[in-house]
Amino acid sequence: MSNKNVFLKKYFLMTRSEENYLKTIFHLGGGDSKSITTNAIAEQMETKPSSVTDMAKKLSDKGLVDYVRYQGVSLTTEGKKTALSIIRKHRLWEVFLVEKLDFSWDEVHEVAEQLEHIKSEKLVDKIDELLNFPKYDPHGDPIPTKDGKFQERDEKLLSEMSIKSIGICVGVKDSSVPFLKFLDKNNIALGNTIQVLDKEDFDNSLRIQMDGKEMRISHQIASNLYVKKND
Amino acid sequence: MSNKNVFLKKYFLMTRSEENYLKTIFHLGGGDSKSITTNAIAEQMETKPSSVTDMAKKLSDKGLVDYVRYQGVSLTTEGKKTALSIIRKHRLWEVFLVEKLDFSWDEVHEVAEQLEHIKSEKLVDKIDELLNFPKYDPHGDPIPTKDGKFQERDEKLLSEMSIKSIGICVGVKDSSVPFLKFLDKNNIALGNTIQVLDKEDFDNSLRIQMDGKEMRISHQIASNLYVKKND
DNA sequence: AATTAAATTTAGACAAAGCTAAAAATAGAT
DNA sequence: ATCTATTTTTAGCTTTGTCTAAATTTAATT
Ligand SMILES: [Mn+2]
Ligand SMILES: [Mn+2]
Ligand SMILES: [Mn+2]
Ligand SMILES: [Mn+2]
Repeated sequence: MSNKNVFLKKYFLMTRSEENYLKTIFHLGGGDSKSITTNAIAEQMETKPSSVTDMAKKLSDKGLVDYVRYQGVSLTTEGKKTALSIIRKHRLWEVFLVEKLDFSWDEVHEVAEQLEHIKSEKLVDKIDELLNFPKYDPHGDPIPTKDGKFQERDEKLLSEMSIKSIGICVGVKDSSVPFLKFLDKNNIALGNTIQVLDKEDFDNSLRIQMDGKEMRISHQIASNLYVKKND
Repeated sequence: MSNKNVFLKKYFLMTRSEENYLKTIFHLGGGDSKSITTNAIAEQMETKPSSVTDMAKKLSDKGLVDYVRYQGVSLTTEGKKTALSIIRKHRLWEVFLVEKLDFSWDEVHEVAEQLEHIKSEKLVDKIDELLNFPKYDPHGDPIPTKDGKFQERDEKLLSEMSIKSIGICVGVKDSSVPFLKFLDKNNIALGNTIQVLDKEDFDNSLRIQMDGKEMRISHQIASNLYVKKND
């Protein structure tokens, strides 16, 4: 096989399933050369550990993961690069759906799961350009650049903010449909200014002021909202 | 299996391969209850007749084609509806790529082949709306409506136009990359006004006037350009 | 009507991606 | 250090979609 075909193999002949495994391994922390267990991957992907083992071998053969029997997998440099390019596509498509097609933030993930597998570098780049090179997706997750770098941000969980401190709501940790719908219903949106007024010791709930209005928020909610502290 | 799941099966559980077969059968004329042969489908899809036979059985079981052994297949009403919805998506995505992302008309087909399989009714409808409900794709092919109707148009091949008659170039019959690039190079584009000045008996070439400029065009070219006659 | 060429189907195999059940390895608890 | 409980892998089977080679049917020609 020629050198060019090795290139083609890696970049164009990745199956949808292989791409999904790489993405999951990355999300479970396998990008930092941490070993991710078969079971953890299986649980996350709602599949069986035996299936994960098979795929681990396949990805290892392709040089995308380091796999040690009974120990787990971690991404190689190539694997991490591939995972990041899929995550980049996923998040760009989510922005596109919200910004250009008026999808709500709880509708985009499912469609992006499909769109992230479309193979066309030009398409991604043009979508990126059309959206004016966004840095974050609709859930506040950073969009990797073409060369796989993240925009870092000084954010912390609302539940970890000190009393009286003020910040801007910049992301959600849990981006499940029910949580997102709950936030909509309570007018909690990214970009809103939040001040912690008071903490209730009993149940760790917070009294906050958001865009002028005062409200009470459970610990459950507060520990799933990212806030950027004002300078 | 519940009634609802039967619905789901037909509309959401179509595989990419099944969709491609339906589309091909439609393009070969199987939408007009004409029987399409195994060989014709195999040739068009660059696959083997035996593979087509297998798929014919599967699609027949699903009620999407009528299949008679040794005779060929034709689309059922359901099959035609499904084929048209995929063709609709394909052509809408092509318009999107050209209109919104500055793709050229020879770059869009390959990407649309992938995008046409994305499953989200809302996505198609929103793209349609974003594009202002286009009637034709970048190659002049009509875009089926949501309920599977085509916009008819009184068009004929340039090669069949009578001398002196005037029309507007509205479509290409051959939409291969080389032909489209040739047209670009010679400034022949959809929307241009064309008058047939003269026909050469020897090789059936035409002398035409296009947007003011005079040029000579081979029969090969003229028989792959659709023209709408002025009223 | 019989023969032959071409088209089509069948049979059997393979790769990808999944599953279940059984075997093997690891890690935790005595 | 040994024994379990848990995790992980292996072996073997399934489905989808493809292929090749062999068998069968149809269609064309004498
Ligand atoms: Mn998502
Ligand atoms: Mn997201
Ligand atoms: Mn096309
Ligand atoms: Mn087209």
